Amino acid sequence: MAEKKYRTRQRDSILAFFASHPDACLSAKDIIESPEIEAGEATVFRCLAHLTEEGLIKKYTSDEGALYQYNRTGECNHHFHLKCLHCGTIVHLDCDVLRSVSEHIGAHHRFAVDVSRTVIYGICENCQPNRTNE
Amino acid sequence: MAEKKYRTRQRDSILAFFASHPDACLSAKDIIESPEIEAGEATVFRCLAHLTEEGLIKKYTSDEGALYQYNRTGECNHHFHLKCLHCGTIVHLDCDVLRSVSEHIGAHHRFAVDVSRTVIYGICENCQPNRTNE
DNA sequence: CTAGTTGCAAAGAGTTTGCATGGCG
DNA sequence: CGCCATGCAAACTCTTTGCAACTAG
Repeated sequence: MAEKKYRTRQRDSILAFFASHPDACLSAKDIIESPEIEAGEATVFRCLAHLTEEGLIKKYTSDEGALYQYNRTGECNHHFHLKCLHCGTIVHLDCDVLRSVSEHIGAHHRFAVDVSRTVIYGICENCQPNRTNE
Repeated sequence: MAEKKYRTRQRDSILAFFASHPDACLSAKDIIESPEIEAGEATVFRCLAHLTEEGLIKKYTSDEGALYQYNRTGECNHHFHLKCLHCGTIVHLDCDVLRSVSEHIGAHHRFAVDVSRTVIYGICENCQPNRTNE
């Protein structure tokens, strides 16, 4: 797992791109089509896999394909994320009640929750009143 | 949305297949390759989309593609599901503490949780002691 | 110099769509 | 009979892989 890693222009620019959009969920396509990044698509996929493995970014799986998000100093590993099924926004839920949930599940249901991999789906505040549809 | 729907042999057999595996998470491939079901792959995808739309089955999104699960009398719409990242088992979490979680998120964070679409990831009881690896 | 990385193009998986035929109601 | 469903194959999207050239350390 801890293989030697080289520092290349492509890798740096992809990481920088994530760093400049810390809250965004980016698809591989977003990266590939971004004008700031010059890298072949195979390289992008390979870099995303590496960065995910190293924990610098996180990978989510959605209907349209994988999404990647910057993992700033690991802080997002400690709270849940909500994703709006309507507009796609990610809400960071830094809340004690929710934090106790993983403890409860661990203690009472013997299941070690991986908060960083979990996304809770629903409809966000903005989309609730005028819930037109998809 | 509520278009007229015909009852066909293919549709019935797919639904019957789900009914006979109420807890299984099935991929489109599982259905297509199942010897009990005679239907072209396009038909399977179309039926799965219809059934999901009608609420008879639920759709999850995983790394390898979409997974579908039988939605018996809607009872699974009221509790969370845990999925083991190691062995893939789905655990149904019918628990009051967890039920209050969605209420909490709705009341305090103004986010209408869709329990039926949410899967909490982690490591299940069986995979925790001998957590070899992926 | 060595080993990891890149880029292109081809290959693959999963899913969708076009169109003529078939079947439910 | 009208309309939805089916089947087949082609099309598409997202992702992976092979391989030769390249580059960081």
